[in-house]
Amino acid sequence: MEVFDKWVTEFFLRRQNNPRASSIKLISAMQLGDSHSPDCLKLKISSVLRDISNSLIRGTINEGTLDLLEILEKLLLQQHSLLMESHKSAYCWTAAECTLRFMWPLLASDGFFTDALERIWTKRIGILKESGSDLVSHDLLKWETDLKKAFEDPELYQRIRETNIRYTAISFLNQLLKEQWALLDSSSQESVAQRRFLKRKAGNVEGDIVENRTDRNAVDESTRRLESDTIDKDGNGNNRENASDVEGAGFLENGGIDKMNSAEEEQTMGAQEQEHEPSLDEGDQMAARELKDYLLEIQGHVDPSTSQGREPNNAIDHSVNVTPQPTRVNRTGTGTQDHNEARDNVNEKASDSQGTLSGRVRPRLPHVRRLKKFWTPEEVEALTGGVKEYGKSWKDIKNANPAVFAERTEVDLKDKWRNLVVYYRTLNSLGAKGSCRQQKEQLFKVSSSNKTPSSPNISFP
DNA sequence: CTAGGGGTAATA
DNA sequence: TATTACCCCTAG
Repeated sequence: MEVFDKWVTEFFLRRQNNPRASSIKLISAMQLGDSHSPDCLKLKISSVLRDISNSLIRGTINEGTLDLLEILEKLLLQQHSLLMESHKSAYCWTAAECTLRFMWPLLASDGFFTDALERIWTKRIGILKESGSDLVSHDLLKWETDLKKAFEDPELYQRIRETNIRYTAISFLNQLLKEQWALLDSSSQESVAQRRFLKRKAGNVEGDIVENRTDRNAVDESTRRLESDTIDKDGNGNNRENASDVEGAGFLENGGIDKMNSAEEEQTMGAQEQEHEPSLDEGDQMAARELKDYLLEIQGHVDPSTSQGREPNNAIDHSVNVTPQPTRVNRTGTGTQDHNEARDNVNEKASDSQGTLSGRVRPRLPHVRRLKKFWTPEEVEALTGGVKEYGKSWKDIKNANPAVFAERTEVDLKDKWRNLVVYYRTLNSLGAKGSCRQQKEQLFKVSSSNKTPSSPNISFP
C-alpha cells in the first residue's frame, strides 16, 4: 500500500469530513493493497465507523445501518477483537427502530409491519443466529418475541408503536462509535511521529534551545507539532478551538498554535527545537513535503478558500492532527427534536483536550439538553413495580421494561424515584397530622397536577 | 453503574 | 422567592 495513500485515506476517515462522501468508495478509489493486512483492516474499520457516523449525521438510521453493524462485527472478528456491549445494544435497538418505522398504521395487519418482521427479524437475524453471531443478544431475542407477539396483541402493538426507540438506538450507536474510535490505535502519522520522537529522545542533546521559531522550515515545524500532539498532554487546547471541526476553515489554521503553555512540554520539546533537525534526513523531509503538497491539493479541491491567503509552510499542521471525532448525538428523546440529532457534530469543539499517548483528544461538546418530558403513569407504574422487584437496580428495571423506558436512562429512573420518595414522604407526613390529610393531599395533588400524574401505592425500602 | 449535588424552567 | 420535576455531571 502506498504510504501516502494510506495516510490520506486515514486522514479523511478519521477526521470529520463530508457526511455525503462514502468512505467505502474512498477506500476503493485509493486501491489499497493487501486487504487482509492489519493496516488495511484498521482502515476498513475506520471506514465503517465513519459511515455509521455519517448516517447518524444525516439522520438516516435504517437497515443500511444494520448492514454496517454486521460488517463491523466481521471486521472486528478478523481483528480478533471482542464484541462490545454497545455494539450488541446498537444492533438490537437499530433493528427495533427499523421495525418500528413500519408500525405507523394503527393495526399491525395494515402496512408493511409483517414484511419488516419477516425481513429483519426472521431473515436477517435468522442468518445471524445460524452463523452464531454475538450480535444475537438477550435484548435482541426479547425484542424479537415482543415484536412478534405485538403482531397478535393489538395492545402491545400500540404500546411499542408509541415508544421512541430511535433515541435509544442513536445513543447506543453513538456510544459504539465513541468506544471504537478510542480503540483504534494511533494513526500511521502518529505512529511514525511517535517512533521518531522516541528515537530522537534517546539521542537527545541537552540545551541549545532556540528561541526563534519563526523561520523554521515547514517540515521541522510540522514534525514538532505532530509530536507535541502525539506525545504530550496537549497543552494548547485553547488555540485549537475550531481547528478541527470547521470544514476546511480550520484545516490550515495555524495562528497561535505555536504558543505552548505547558512548561513540561516546553522542557521536553525544547531540546529538539533546534534550527535544523539533525535527525530528520533528506528522505523524511521529502516525504513530509510531498505529503503536505498532496494534502494541500486535496484540500484545495474540497474547499478552494482554504488554499488561499495562508502561509503554506505550516499547512500540514492540522493534517497530522487526525483526531477522530466520535459523533455525539444529542440525546433528544422526543420526536419534535429528532432533526437536531446531528447538530452537536457541527458545534463540536476540540477545545478541551485530554491528550493520550496517541494524541487523540476527547472533545467536550456543548450539549443540547433533552426536552423535558413528564413521566407518564405507565412509566411511574413500571418504575415502582421495578423497584419492588429489583430494588434500586435501575439498569435491571430499565432492561425489564425496554419499551416503556425507551426514552429514559437509568439515571432518569433514579431521579424519578428520588422525586417519588419525596412525594410519598410528603403525603405520609401530611397523613400523620391526621384530620386534614385528605384536604392537604388534594392541595398537594393540585399543586403538582401535571407533574406526578399517578401515585401508585407502594412501600419504601 | 449508582448516588448525590446542582442547574433550569415552570409554577404558585 | 420557594418549590417542584426533570435533566446533567461526576465521584466513587
